[in-house]
Amino acid sequence: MNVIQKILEFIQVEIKDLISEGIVSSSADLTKINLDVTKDPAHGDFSTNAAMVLSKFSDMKPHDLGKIIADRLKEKNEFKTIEIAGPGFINIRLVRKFWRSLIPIILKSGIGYGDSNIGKGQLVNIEYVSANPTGPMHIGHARGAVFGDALSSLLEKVGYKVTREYYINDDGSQIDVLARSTYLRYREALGEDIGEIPEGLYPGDYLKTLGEFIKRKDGDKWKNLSENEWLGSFRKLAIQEMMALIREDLISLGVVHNVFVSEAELVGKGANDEVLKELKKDDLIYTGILDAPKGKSSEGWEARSQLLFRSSQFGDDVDRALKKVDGEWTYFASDIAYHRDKFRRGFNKMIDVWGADHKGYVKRMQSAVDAITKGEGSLSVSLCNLVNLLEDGKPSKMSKREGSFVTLRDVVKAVGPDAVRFVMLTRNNDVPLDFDLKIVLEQSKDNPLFYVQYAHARICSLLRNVLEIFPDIAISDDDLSGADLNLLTSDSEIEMIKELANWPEVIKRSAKANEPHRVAFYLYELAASFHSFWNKGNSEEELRFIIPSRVDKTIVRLALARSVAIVIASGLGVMGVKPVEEMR
RNA sequence: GGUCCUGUAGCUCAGUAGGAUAGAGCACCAGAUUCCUAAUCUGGGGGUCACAAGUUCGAAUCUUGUCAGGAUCACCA
Repeated sequence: MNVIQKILEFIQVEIKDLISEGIVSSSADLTKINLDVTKDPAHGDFSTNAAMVLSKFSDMKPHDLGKIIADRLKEKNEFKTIEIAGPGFINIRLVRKFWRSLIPIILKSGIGYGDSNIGKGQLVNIEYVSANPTGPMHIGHARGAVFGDALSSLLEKVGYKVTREYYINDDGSQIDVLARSTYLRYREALGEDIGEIPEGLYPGDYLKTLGEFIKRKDGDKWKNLSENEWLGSFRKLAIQEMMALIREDLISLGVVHNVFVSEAELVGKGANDEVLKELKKDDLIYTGILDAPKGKSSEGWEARSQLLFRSSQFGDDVDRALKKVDGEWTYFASDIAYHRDKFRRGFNKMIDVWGADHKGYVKRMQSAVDAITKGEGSLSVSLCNLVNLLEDGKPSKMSKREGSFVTLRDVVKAVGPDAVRFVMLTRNNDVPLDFDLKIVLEQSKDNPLFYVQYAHARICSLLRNVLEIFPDIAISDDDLSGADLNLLTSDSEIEMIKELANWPEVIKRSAKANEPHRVAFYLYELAASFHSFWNKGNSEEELRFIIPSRVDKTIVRLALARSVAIVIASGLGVMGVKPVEEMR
């Protein structure tokens, strides 16, 4: 149940009446009417701006119009008080019974509480990570991985049918570089002194292992052959091995994709040629020369005749090249073919998760999707910004081109997958993120993961401890949902429930904005409220969860506590973090 | 030069389908432990929401301009 939806419906019914009675003009813009959860308890539980919005479409002042709406809403017995305040807000306070009734609903829904169906089962393809198969993942890749995974869960929760996809860029020239780097390590394994790894090749130690592996497998079979004799085999083998590394890294984070698509395979199947043909038919392709980019970076620019796609017809700044001067496909060409492939697999809704350095690429890709789907497909791109890995405030550099970079594996080993996942979601994906290895391991409220987990663990400990005082009570969620809710009378209890009532709305808004980090902030606040409530028991024994003299009160408090735990678990589930039962 | 992002408390940041007195954590100050994990909690000070106009009942939020910081910009991926 979504409380906000329900009340909004009540209001909408009244508004329709006002319109049909001619009090409000039928041209009224109803989309501007909202129902907000109030920040100030003096304003009730919810407030709506309906009267202020509608007064423009009627002869009445906001206050008078508000009074009419309020009077009619008063008929409903869900409402305790309805007041007009300020410039014309209608402040609504619900009867406590209404709030209390949420508890059994949460207990019965379990972590499915908050789910909705705004996606209506629509297929969504979310492509994320897509790290080039040239080495193990580093911490920056992890952000995309965690973000994409959480976004997927989020959209699933609101009723989309999500496919989690990984695009393997295994066709470009960087794979040649990888193969050459591997060949060098192979020769090293054979005992040759290779000296410094030349500029432009991958220096990472992980290729040593591969070189040695090839030596064990093939001996010196490749040693005296020319590059074009070994290149193909080394490419294939290297990609295979690098993807194995990456998959291991993903598994260590708990990130699982449903589909892996190989660029090389798509190109091999002629997907690029097909796209070309299709675009040609629509007259969206021509051979031409692009202008030099304006500004500073035009040094060294030379005019080039290339095969171009008319992306500027679809909102891009300039047309974009599909083939390089040497006749090879550009990455863009393959990417168009890939997105066409997604569309043909039934995905009208596509989301790509990229590094923020690819920002300049968004428009052209969206133009291409527009063109190849004739406007039926939509692509939205979420960009993940840099991760600054810190160690007690000191930056630790990571770069894929350098020999020693901080691998995801090292970080996961140091702090665990849950910490990585949670921290990655504590910032909007669009802005840089500091990831401090020290803070992440701290057992204090500096560490938001700890703080949230601690709340969950406290609730679990309640359920363990209560049996020592009341050995005979039944405390499954099902049992607790039968608790006597009338015993929830304090303001702080009702406030707690209101926060839980907000969860479905948080989920919905996060999903609409493609912003899973909002879940993390909500959980932090929910945990804060819980800790605060918990500590009230220090000064007022009446407010403890376990009250030895009152089994009935104890049970209803446990029901409340469990509801909080369920929502925490539900939120952590979106983030892919396992809720803990105790802090050890 | 184009495109885009960012600018909110001393620090790190929340807060966009416009809402009432702009929030949280850290740091600082003052408190709470016969008690379910004090690993926590309570209270306090701290603001020109970069600046300026505009839109309107109402702007941190929308529009335009300015300033500052950053990213990116033909064939790489």
